[in-house]
Amino acid sequence: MTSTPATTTAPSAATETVSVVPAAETADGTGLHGPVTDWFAEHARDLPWRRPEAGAWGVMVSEFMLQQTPVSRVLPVYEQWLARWPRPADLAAEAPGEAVRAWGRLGYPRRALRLHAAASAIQERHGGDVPREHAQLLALPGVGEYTAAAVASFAYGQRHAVLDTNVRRVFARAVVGRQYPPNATTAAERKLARALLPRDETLAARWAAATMELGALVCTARGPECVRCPIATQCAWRLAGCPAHEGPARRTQTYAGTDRQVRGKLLAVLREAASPVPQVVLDAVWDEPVQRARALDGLVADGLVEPLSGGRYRLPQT
DNA sequence: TATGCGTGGTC
DNA sequence: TGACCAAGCAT
Repeated sequence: MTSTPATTTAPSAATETVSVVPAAETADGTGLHGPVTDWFAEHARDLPWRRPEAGAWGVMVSEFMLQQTPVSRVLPVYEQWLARWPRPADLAAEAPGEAVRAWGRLGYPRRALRLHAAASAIQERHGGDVPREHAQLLALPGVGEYTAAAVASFAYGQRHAVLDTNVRRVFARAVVGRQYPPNATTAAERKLARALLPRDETLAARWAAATMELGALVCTARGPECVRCPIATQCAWRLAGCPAHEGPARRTQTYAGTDRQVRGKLLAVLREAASPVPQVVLDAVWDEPVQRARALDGLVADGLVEPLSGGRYRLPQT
C-alpha cells in the first residue's frame, strides 16, 4: 500500500488509501480515521507477530506476552517460543513447567501457565486451530476481553472494539479531552470505542491496530509527542489546553519486600534448575521464613511449582 | 470493583 | 533515586 504524504491532515485531502472512503461508511463522525490509519501505514513497526506468517497462534502468543510487558522484552522470547512451539499442539504436548521455564524473565509467569492451558484447550476443543469466534476465544484460559478482541481483530481481521491501555489513553485525550482514562475500563469507554469503530471489517481491524500503535509510539502516558501526532489539531485534550489529570492517582504498585518479589526469587531458582531443588536451596533466597513459606505455598497453589517428596520442588511436570 | 500478580527500563 | 510505567487477567 502506498502511504499518503505526511502533510495530509484532512480525510478529503487523501487520494489513496482508506481516506478515500466516505466518512458515512466508516462511522467517522470525528474525522479521525483517515489521519490515524494513514499515519499507521507510514509508521507502523515491523513486529514479527504482524507479519502474515505469524498466523493466529503467533498473534495469540504475542498478546499473552505483551500483557503488561514491553515489546522490547517480548521480542526475543517470542522468537524462541514460536521456533520451539510453532503450533498450539506443540506446546500442549509439553509439560507446563517447560512453558514456565521458557517464559524466562518476562514476569507474571502465571501467563505462561495459562498460555499452556490455552494451547491444550485449543487442541481439545478446536482441533488444534485457534478459534475465530470471540466467545470461543474468551473462554480460553488467560484470554480476557482485550485479548479475545485483539486476536479476532489482528489475526482474523474481524470487527471488534480493541480496548487496551493505549487505545483508552488515545480516546481519553483525542475525544474526551482528558489526560488519562479512568483507572478501570468503563461502560462509557466501551460505548465510545464501538461508536468509533469503522463499519467495514477490514477498516475496523486497521483502525484498532492504528490507534494502539499511536498510543504506544506518540500519545504515550508520560511524554506525548504531539508534534508527531496526526490528530493533534483535532485533539480535545489539546484544544482544552492540556488540563492536568484530576481525580485519584493510580495506586502505585510497591514491589520491594512483597510476596511478589519473593515468588520471583523462588521461581528464578527453579527455572534455572535442571533437577528438583531441595528446600534448603530455596530457603537461601529470602531470610524471613514466614513470608518465604507463604510465597512458596502460593506458587504451589497457583500450579507454578510442584512439591515432591523429601522437601524438594520443581516446575510442574503435569 | 479492588487487589494480587514479575520484571526491568526510564527520568 | 524511587515513583512511574509497560498490548491484562482472575478472583
